[in-house]
Amino acid sequence: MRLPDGATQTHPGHTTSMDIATGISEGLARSVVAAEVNGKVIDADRPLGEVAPELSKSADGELDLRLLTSRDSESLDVLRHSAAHVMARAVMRLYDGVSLAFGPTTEGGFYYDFDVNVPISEEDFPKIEAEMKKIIKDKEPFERFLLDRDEARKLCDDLDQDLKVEHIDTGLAEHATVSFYRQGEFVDLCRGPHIPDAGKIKAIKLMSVAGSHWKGDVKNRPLQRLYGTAFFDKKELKQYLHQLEEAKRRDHRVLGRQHGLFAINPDEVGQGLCLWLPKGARVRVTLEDFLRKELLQRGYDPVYSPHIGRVELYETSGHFPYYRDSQFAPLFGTEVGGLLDAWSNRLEDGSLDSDGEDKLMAAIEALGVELPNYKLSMSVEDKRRVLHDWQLANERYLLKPMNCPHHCHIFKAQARSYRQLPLRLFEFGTVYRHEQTGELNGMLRVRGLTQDDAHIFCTSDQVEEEFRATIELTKFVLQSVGLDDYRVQLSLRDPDSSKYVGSEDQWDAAEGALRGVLEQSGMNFNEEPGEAAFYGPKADFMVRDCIGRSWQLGTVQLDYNLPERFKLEYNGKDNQAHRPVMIHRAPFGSLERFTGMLIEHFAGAFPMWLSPEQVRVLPLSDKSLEYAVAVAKQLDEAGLKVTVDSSGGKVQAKIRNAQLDLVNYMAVVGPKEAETGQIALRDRIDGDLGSMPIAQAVARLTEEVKNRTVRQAVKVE
RNA sequence: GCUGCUGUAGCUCAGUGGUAGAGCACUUCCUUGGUAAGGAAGAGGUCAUGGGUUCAAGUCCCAUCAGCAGCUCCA
Repeated sequence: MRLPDGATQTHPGHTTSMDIATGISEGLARSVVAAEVNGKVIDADRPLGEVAPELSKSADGELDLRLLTSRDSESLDVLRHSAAHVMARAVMRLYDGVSLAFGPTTEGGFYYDFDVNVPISEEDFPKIEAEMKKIIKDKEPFERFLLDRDEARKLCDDLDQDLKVEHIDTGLAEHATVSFYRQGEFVDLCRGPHIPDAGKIKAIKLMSVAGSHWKGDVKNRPLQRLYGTAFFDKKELKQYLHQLEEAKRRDHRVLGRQHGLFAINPDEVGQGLCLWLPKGARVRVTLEDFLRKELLQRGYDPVYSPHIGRVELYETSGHFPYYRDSQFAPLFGTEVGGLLDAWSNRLEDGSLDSDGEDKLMAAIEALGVELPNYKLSMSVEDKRRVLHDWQLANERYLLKPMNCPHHCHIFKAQARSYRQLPLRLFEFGTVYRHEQTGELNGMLRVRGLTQDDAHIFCTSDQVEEEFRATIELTKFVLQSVGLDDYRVQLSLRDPDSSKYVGSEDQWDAAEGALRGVLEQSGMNFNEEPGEAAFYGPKADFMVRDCIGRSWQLGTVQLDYNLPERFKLEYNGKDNQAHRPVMIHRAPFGSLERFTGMLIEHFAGAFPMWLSPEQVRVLPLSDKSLEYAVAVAKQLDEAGLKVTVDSSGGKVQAKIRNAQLDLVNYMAVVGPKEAETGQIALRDRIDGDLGSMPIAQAVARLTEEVKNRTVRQAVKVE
């Protein structure tokens, strides 16, 4: 065995990690939660000789042992998995006829799926938690044992655990032996690892209950899923709950309504359709202006394209009908169009009988359309072709789900020479996607969204440089809004799959170039083999906000597919036609999502440069209103977003309202200021700054805007 | 789309089968003030929608729609 400090020890095969810990000190042994051997986390009380054959070998054949305590990040998962068992045990004690499904850990805790006859509600949580605490107090150990398949099957059958039996028969069909863990009367089929005994769990809480399905498939039997979380320390649980509260307090849907940023009216406007109210729109305009200016400086060409396009456009791109489920239904030039569309779909899924077919024939005839080539005796394929031919001849449009097909045609609209490459076309393009109802979420997931979309058409040789420039741009954008904690996820192809478009050489070169750029940039990035889209590798920016939540924002994607499908060509140095490579990129992602994220990140308190209301002038009384309006005019002329509070209340109330509205600065003006041409500036964060000449205040405020200063301090009671 | 929970004034929410409520916001009036809430009056409702049970339904039942949480999906 080799320990992290490099010391080596020799032990017989039955020695456990716990034995080694005891050998070092009693205190260490008490705090050991699990062990990591050659990178694999195992139970602390498993004999190392038994584990060794399952492990990957280290270079020199030694076993590298790390004893894990509550301080190691791997330990929390082990703890929570054990807590899931404790919860399952408690539920089985309290309810009859419980079938156990799976109980994994999640990012914030764990869950366990049960099949129970009675509905479990949050009101039942206290008694389940009480039972869990009893189990924890008993400090019983988790004991691992192995059974071969037949024995395991019989054990689960005896325990009336039919879901486990099914899992042994299907999911674990390849395994000759399977492991179980026993804790008192509770036995569960489980891969482990677990903590030595339940006493290590110092803090638990049940969080919620939700429905789920066996193996996540809606066709399977419904289950009840209990979510919980567990920690080594009550303080950590408290902290975690505080973070959840903090996230709730920052909910952009609540803040968006409170501060008049955006509105969604599902009943009268439509689900997932975001209305940008004036204040929210101001934030968006600032973001758009900022990015547009950057793009123009960085060699991009602005373009515009309409919101709809012929269905054939998306048939060429491959988006239709492949993604039909997440697109709005096509728009038809005639009433018959919709009928034929439904007809074709029913032919495809086989739900059209000859009776229905006759009725459809009669219906279109009544509408004055004839399909002389349509014969009842034809194959389904031929019938659909006839219908499709009719549709081709008659216009069908799609609300655009993506901008790229339009941009491909902008590329094609003119003859292209290698001298024009790279060609960078950008547009704040609004697209429509019929997201599933359950996915819609405020501004973060909507059905109509505007991408800060651009497509770069370039040669393979230019990919590396374009990628570098795009990464630089995205870094600059994130830094400008005060987001500096992020990493890049590089999605590469699965070497064992053949689903990919483009040659192997192209992929090798592109992946190498992307990796090289990321390495040179010194950025934090990780590679995800097999995660690439079929059409090319991609790099996604994963950004952490100020309370530690991770967001996927900007993206850069290489595409070998669309240039092929649209037969894009440029004339090379050799006077031959060549196919360009296409790069999709969006530093914001979508304006909706990005703004929603910013609202949460700043808890609604935007930094000066993004703020929809930078200054509010507060007249002491009506007597100073005239001066207040004059001050506002000067600030407005200096380019500041300014309003005047002309309500009748006292200045204290006006200040309170401005603070609650998260206005960056207040300018209090009374007779004294009017006389001397000054304003009394008050900072949202630091409070009263005293009186100063207007010019001085303007200089100070415009400087803060120009520098895009992000002052993180956010005080909201 | 699936499972569970929810739907009452612009917002946040009370409401026991028997006359529809509060706070904030809004309107008007009084107040004219110096760094986080001055006072008074008023207006505002098909209790999500459609059925059912009942002498009587915001309240109980069913369906639909929508929201929330989670699951599944995400070019």
